[in-house]
Amino acid sequence: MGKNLTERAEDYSKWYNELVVKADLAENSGVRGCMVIKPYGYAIWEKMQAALDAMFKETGHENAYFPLFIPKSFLSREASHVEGFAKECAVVTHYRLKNAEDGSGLIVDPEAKLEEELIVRPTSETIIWDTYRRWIQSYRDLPLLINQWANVVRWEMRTRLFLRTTEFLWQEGHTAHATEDEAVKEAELIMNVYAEFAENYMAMPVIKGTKTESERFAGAIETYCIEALMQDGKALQAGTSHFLGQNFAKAFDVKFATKEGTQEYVWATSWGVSTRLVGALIMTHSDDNGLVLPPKLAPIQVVIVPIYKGPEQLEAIGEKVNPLIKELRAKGISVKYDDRDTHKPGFKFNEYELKGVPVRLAIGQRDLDDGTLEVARRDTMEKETIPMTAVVEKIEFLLEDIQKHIYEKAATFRDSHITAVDSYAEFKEVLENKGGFISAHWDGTTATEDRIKEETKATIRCIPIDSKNEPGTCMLTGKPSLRRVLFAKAY
RNA sequence: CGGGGUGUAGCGUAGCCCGGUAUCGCGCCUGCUUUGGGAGCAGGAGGCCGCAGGUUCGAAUCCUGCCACCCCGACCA
Repeated sequence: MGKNLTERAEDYSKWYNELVVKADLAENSGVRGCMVIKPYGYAIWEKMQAALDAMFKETGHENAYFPLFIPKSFLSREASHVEGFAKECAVVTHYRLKNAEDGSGLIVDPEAKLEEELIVRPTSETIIWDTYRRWIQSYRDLPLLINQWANVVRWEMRTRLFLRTTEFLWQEGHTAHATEDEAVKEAELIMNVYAEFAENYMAMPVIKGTKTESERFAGAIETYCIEALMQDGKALQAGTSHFLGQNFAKAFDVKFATKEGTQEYVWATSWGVSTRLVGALIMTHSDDNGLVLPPKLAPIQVVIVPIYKGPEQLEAIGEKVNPLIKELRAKGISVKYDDRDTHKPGFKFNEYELKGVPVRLAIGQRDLDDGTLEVARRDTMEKETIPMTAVVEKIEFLLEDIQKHIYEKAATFRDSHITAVDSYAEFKEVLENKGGFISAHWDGTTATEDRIKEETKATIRCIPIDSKNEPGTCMLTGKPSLRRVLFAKAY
């Protein structure tokens, strides 16, 4: 790319966009704030979906699908939900177009106005809970553990490729439980599933925690979250899981008969992660040479580049390489053999580095003569020549080692960017010059949180689950505090 | 939606102040030579200069309106 992009932290989004575009993952579609996800970017999302879906199923969840359109009245049922979502929504008001009489093209047919407007779902709690009313009668119907893979639309004023697009892909889980305790446990379970996915698959360390009142999901009693740190020192909310109490059950009148024969409202959770995770993946591991993908999510795990003069040499290489490809694929490793004659090896090397392919093999006449191969790993860019006979074992080792190594690298970076401060002056200084998470005492009030946000742009990312009680005083007001919370500037 | 900026070939750009139908690089096409880190040479194709009006003999350039994108806010997975 020719520029030392990571040094321009202040210009990070440009770096990000440059990487995204150059790595051929996505582009702006021309539809306000929407993106076209290109095949390679979508392949990463598919890998994520597969892994998450398996984890949901292991924990007893099933997939279902609910409508894209939500009658406007549904959204007004749950009061605090209205507050959060009544605004930035796409609204369908008509159902037909017609030719303009002056021949200027298609116009909306004013005769075809809908009696009740339809909202393009910004999230599906309302339509799902309207459905659950009919699905739940008895404690025998509980728990109801459902997930949906879908697209949603939020008409945000500001959009950013992958991180905040007008339309985005996600999964949203919606569960119903007989008891409060069980629902809370579900919300916590999912937070843990998300954290495990982030760390084991994305190689992205996260901090588990709960949100403060002002950062909580509209309609939730408690919002659990995983927070990640990007390389520019900004935090990114990577996933949320909400304990919704009985708010939606009451709003949509979802009651069940208990064993004792009484009628009670069910307890709810909802949770989701989105294509934002693809952005998180890029921003956690990429370097100036392009993407660095964790082997578990890389659409191509191993690429083989032949180096040859003439078709005879290529054929000889092919004979050597084909059994190897077969063997690797039998082990579930995705391999691409790039024998295109239209590009030179150096070009291919750069291309796959940009795409973040974890392991690259190069093989030429020299190797055929010596019975060797060149193996290169993307994360460290190290190359070595090894005997052909050792290559399968080497690849298996590398795929595991790269996964581990990029996680450790990200964890080291993250851990070195959690700074404990005890004064507001120090807080501002660290925020300005170092970035990252700042661990500080806070008096627990929204007023203080708001003032800090206004003055510094930093928000409370979460109250970490594993933080220990540590009495102290609020850095801003000096009022007592029971424990430290994590602040950061966030995307 | 407020503030700032930018729209010129697939991508990145010069030209704009001071009007005379467009510069350069990458990419693309053809041929030859090349192939162990983004190939070289030669030739070639590709543009309603974001859109719509206006001023003018003449507009990429000046004026008006609109649209899109980027950045900063508010909003947010």
